[in-house]
Amino acid sequence: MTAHTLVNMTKEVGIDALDARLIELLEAEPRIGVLECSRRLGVARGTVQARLDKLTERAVVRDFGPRVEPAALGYPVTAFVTLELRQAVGHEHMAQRLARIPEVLEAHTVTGQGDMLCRIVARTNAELQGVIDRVLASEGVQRATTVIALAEQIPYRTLPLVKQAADLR
Amino acid sequence: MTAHTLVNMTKEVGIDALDARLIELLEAEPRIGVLECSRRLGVARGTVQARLDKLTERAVVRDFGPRVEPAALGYPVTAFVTLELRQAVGHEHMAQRLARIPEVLEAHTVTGQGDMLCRIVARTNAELQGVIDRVLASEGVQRATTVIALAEQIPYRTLPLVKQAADLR
DNA sequence: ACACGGCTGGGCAACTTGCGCAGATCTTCC
DNA sequence: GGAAGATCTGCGCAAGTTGCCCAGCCGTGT
Repeated sequence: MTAHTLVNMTKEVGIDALDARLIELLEAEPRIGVLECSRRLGVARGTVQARLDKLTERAVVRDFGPRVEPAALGYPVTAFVTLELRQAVGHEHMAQRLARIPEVLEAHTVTGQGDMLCRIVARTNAELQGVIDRVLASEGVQRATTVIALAEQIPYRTLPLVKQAADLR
Repeated sequence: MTAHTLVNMTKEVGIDALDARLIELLEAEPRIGVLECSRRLGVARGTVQARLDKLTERAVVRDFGPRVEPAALGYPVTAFVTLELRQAVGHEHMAQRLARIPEVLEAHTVTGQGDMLCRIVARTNAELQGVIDRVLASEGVQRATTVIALAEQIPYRTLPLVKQAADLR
């Protein structure tokens, strides 16, 4: 009991129901301000402000940046490319190379027979080939396997996770 | 108005340099308002307002929702799971099942020997197994291949793409 | 020459933010 | 039992911002 409390105090992790409701509200209507939030949630303004500060301090909420839709920018093709690297080439080095290609939106090192998995977008299937060629042009890529996303069945989301995390405490 | 004008009005695509600078600025400091943007960009307030409205109308910027960091919520394990489905099961149906699992953050239908690719998070590797079991419990999954993300070499980003899109016009 | 769309710069009322502060709970600790 | 500490509430105030309107300027295309 005491140890548990100590843990909670030193490294408070997780969120409560109010945090979750706040995140949900902001997710639904991002443009509303702190005051409006407090009204909708039925708590004082200062409380909302404090919760928001803590959530961002603890990096649960990274930021409120604009979410850009690549498709609307003219890049409707999404593909996931698995890269197998030559042993000699470090992952960091490869990541730096990939970072120079704007169409590479994301890259992870992964377990399995592949070494890296990246998300790539392109304007057309033909241009996708071009982008992949640019990736392959990087020294150190031994093999690349590409799967094209045909439909986005579940768009990226975190709300269900947030709610679950709130329930768990 | 001619056909050309009409096309421009109905389906204006692409962005210009000012749009890109605006997105970049908001990406860097999301909390600043329209007025502050106009000062930093050296344009009139109304211009910023108009640009922002158009960008959101055209869905280039979907919203300004809070970006939740699963790791900070207690879910530091990320995995990509490829699902092979039995023919009889529709993708839509499978997506609905997956949508009920909070740890499934994203799902796409894809080309290749797999049928669906999803992004899954978990609190530990052990729990990841549990989540995957829940996925497999869904009727219709014939086989699942999992790769675990060891490191996020390039975190999800769109800025380079935005800049490229602006240069292209 | 003219209409049109986009940008500017100004003004105004209404609202929101950031901040501080006192009081009310509630939990934890001694 | 009671004190310390954290959290939430409700209030007020000055300063800043928003939403909205308008008149004028300028380049493009008709």
